[in-house]
Amino acid sequence: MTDRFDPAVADRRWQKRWAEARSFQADSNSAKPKSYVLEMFPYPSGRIHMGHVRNYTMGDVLARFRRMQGYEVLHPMGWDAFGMPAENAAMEKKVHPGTWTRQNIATMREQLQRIGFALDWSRELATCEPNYYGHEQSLFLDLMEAGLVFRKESEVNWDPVDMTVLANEQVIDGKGWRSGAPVERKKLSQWFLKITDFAEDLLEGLGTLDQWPDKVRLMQQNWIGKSRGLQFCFRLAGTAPGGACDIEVFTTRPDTIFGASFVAISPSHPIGEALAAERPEVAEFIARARAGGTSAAEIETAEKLGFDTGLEVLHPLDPDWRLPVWIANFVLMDYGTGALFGVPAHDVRDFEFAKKYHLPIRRVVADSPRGADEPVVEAEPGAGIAVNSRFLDGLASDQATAEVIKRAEAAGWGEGKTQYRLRDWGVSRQRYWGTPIPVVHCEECGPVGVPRDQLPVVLPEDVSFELPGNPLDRHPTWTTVDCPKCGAAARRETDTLDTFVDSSWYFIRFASQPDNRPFDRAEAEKWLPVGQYIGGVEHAILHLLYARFWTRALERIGKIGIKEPFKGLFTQGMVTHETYESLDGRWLNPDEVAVAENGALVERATGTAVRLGRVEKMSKSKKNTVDPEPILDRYGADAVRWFMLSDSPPERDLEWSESGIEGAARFVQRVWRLALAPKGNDGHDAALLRKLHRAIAAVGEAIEGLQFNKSVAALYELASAIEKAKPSATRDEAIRTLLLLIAPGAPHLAEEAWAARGETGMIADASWPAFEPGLLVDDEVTIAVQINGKLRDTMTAARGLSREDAEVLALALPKVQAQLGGGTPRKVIVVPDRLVNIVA
RNA sequence: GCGGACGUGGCGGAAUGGUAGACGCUGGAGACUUAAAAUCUUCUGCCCCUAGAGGCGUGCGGGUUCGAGUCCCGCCGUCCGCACCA
Repeated sequence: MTDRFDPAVADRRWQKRWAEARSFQADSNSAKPKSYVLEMFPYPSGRIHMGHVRNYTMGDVLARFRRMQGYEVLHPMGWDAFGMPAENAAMEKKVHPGTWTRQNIATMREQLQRIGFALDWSRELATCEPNYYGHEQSLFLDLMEAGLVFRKESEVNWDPVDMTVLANEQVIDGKGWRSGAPVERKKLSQWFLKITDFAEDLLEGLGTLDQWPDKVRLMQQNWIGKSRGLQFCFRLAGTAPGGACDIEVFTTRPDTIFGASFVAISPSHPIGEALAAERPEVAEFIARARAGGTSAAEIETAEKLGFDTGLEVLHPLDPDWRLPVWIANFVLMDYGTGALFGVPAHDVRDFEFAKKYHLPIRRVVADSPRGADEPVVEAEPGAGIAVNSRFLDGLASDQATAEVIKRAEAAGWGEGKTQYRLRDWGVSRQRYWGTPIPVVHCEECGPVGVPRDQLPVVLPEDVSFELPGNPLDRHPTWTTVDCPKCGAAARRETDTLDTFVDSSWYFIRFASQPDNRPFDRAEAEKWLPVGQYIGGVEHAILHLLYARFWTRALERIGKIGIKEPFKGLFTQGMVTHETYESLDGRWLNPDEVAVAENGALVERATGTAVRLGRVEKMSKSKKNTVDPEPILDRYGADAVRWFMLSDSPPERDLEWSESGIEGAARFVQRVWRLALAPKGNDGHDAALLRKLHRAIAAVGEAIEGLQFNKSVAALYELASAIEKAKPSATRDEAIRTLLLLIAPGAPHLAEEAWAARGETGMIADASWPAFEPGLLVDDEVTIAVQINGKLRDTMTAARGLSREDAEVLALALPKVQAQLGGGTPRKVIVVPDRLVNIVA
């Protein structure tokens, strides 16, 4: 035993002991209450970064805390192992994606183990292995049989040089991020999941997620984007009444129907395309309208373009009123019906369009019935009173809306409808490194699901990346199969699944992993839903929405009895660091920067000045990352863990700093010195005992609320109270309890100290201490004395002092007398044991 | 444009409407030491030649209250999400 805690020895020792004892293996058959703690599993990009360390430390503290509280805890880890970086590495480094990925997993697993996380490694999984994605294929077939999978033509970003599909983020200034070639829009037949079937349910379910951040719920709500309105038909002028619907539109503002001055259709609308076939000038306009990217920035600056088709439609409420039909670039084909009617006076976008093309702007909503003739200087999208609207005049906007819908439904030209912004989930990726979609295309039978007994459809590993495009497409044998239905020669589907599919059910597979099926329902339901899910807010929408959808889909087909996969969600902040920039604009690594004698920052190599940049999220491009590994070497796992928990509230960003990690390391040594204090003292220390019990309560409450910075502060207070206390039996007990309280955060230190103090068993198996409620308060209290709400003095008194006595004591204080100057107070307010406020 | 969050010392941050600044970092002074590291003690919001039984202080301006960092109204600023969604 030395007077310094040596993490280099202790960390390994206890990691080995926990592994040997299988301390963190979750027993599905345990009689204890269950607790499922999960952090978002990592993409195996190469090495663990500080963001992982922070995320997993938080989850680990909670998992260890729950275990000490007597729960059977499931705290697993795995790898979100499919995805593009592996293919990029394959092309750049000539290494197979599988090799690259599996090496990264091995490295990162070892790194995680060095930090001493209480993980059940027996349940580890990687989504790139057939024993995971094979089960995913079977679930895909289940959804297909249930009618939740369909094929649709859809536009993609196509890189003509790399011959590959690009995600929106890979299109930069309209060019492929790798090839630099202008990106084309190309229509491909792709696989979709019917998430829109669940739009209403996903929206309603948000109401039950009271342990989710409001922010995330709101983001999902906006993403689903429900709106109520009227869907109705315009008939083209010159066609017979009662015929088919010519142009169908959707509007959330039926009350403005008399303000319509044009109808606009999307460049992709069938009517436009039909016209284009006959009139070259239409085709030319459509081509121009479609050019330009789909990114937000481009759309923002895009000028509104319109083309008057010369066609006219009849106003549904006045057959003598004709509206021109325009093709407009701002009308989206995949929202609503791909067509709308424009009301320039009350829609910003329609206003801009009408100004440009000199279309009528007619006020139909005003603040009051008298405002009918007020000029419209800018779009007024708000609600009000209907004007210039015939039978609607005088009605409030919502009444007018209801009236128009009523009439439309009665007359049969339209109906009230709910629209969602949410689109169906396109899961096809023309990529190699992903789960093969288990389908065979047969000329006779169409797309046919691969029979269950032929699963998994294993991704072939004998592929090359020498040529551009998806290597699966040119595989000599893999694509050639017989149709499972008719036996004729057929071709295997070469699209793979979006990796978000892999992460949509991994938490179920963690809970139950039989060999012959994706999961056992009864076993999975013992653990699910996940009690606490922790991850970055960047997954607030897509991953969390897809997982909620997938769980609901499984529920609908009877595979599982829950709809919501994650009961509690916590989104932690990022780990940030200062950035450094050389005078010629290069980003510098922190270790390339030194502090000169005059205190200025200089570049180590050249001695030239360095500019201190903003504090930003650690990223390779800004070169402000700090690799956890050397830090672990230097300070040990517990100091790193402790720093991740202290300083910032978990939901906010944490700035990495040298002084911060050193402070944490100092605390580790402080606790160790306390642990070395001789035991077996006599005597009682009532004040310390109260502080101890207050700390037990405060730390427990803070961890429960995931406020780790507060639990750290409470432990610092306790440690310094113990340091200041004289030896006593109480102090011995306080030291023992301190070890229990730090055990979730600094487990190696806690174990080492536990053993050093001669305690039996591992602290990992110990129980969380209880506190005595009666000991949480002091006998003596400090009472604030205010005059007119301003603090003037304080006084010490026994707890439970009566109102009357408090008032008398306060009025007798010299400072109070001086302030009052002999006058009588008008009123005295007493909050027992807290304060006396004298109103003069 | 729409939606949301947040503004507290030199810094990160604490504060059921009741003593603002817990705890940590940084910095000052001191102790121990031949010296350094480590450790310990102590001070550390601002103002004032009046150092006090003093004044001012939680982005700014109002309001409610005996009492406001906290509640209400209006601004300003920063950050985040969505974005031609009919």
